[in-house]
Amino acid sequence: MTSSPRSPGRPRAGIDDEVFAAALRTVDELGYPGATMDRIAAAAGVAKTTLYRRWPSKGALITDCLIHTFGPLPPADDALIETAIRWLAGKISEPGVGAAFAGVFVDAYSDPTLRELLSTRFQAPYLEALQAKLDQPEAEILLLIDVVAGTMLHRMGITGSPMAKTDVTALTDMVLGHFTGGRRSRTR
Amino acid sequence: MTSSPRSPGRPRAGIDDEVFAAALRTVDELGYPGATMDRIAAAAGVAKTTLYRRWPSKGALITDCLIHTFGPLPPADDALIETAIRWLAGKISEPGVGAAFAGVFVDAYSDPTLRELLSTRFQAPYLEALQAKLDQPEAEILLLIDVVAGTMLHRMGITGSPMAKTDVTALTDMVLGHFTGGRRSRTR
DNA sequence: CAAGTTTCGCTACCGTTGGTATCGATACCG
DNA sequence: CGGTATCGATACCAACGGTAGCGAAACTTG
Repeated sequence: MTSSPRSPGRPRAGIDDEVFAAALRTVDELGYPGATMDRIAAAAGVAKTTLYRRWPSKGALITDCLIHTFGPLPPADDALIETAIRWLAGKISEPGVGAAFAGVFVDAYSDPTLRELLSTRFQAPYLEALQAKLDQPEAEILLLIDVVAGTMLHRMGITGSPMAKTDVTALTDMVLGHFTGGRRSRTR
Repeated sequence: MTSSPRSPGRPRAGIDDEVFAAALRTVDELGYPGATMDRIAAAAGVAKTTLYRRWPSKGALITDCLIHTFGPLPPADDALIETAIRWLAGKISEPGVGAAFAGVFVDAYSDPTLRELLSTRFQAPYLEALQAKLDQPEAEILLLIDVVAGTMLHRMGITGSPMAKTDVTALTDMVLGHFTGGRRSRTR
């Protein structure tokens, strides 16, 4: 009684994966503004109205897409911060991901609803995971996230392409220097 | 003969200051997407066609507005990086500036023309100024800019309000730790 | 003063986009 | 079978960035 096994009516078709893939493909080809809801729908072989039946806005769709694409933080026994930074850099480099990330971020800049979604559904899990494993106050973890994500997005916005490995290393170095009390963690 | 003292025809009215102020006011009130060219024109007491006669696009107008608002890097005899970071944090906190900054940045994400403008006219002068005073390779200066601006914009995008002083201090600490070889510059 | 030239404000207009409404058809439950 | 909810399709709307064309205004030059 706690959960009805199924509700009446036609069941929803399992199209989420297809839609997410189509969204990333379209964003990669045409950029975030060019990735129209019409075009995403067409690329996914789905009607636009179906998209709006499931996601309240384009931003919400892309946010869901990002959540699905990024998935959980990879496990790291030892060098958590290094691992997380390189993981994020790798994800952002995947086709469409960086542009989608930046685009939804910009949308959220002036849409409180979307900002809430982005903060609660996308960022919060990573915040909690980091907080659980890193013995640091919340403010420091939030700064860590701002620095890492902000830097990569800024770089991609200015240059149009993701960060080079060298710079990712430098960024890692800089962050680690702060979080390990000024000592370098190791020369790798 | 090198320069004609004045060309024939009706001279352009000196409305730039008024337009920039109106743009920031409007962005502050309604956000970047809400700051329509119609509304900016109305707020400045100017026709929309006049705006398009001077700036080729909304992004170009806002970019010019930012250049005008930020002005040159403040002089700093000693603690250049600290001064620059706090100066940037202060500017971004001014009403409308942060949102305008982020908005034009997002536009540039998918508009190569605007990206070029932003990179050449807005970022380049600061890059050169920093490079002249800081004995660092260009890649490091670029990273510095990405980290500082990216972090502040990311924070503002997620929370909706500019960075608190405490966090600016922490960010400064982190950046300085990297640029002074791991040593803190001083306890302030 | 009269041309000539450029900018002004104004209105009207266009294409695109996010998002909505409505429809018959379809797929499930009881 | 009836009820219900989703599907695709079409049509539609308001808003926005940007453009075209106009007569009026403000200059420079003759």
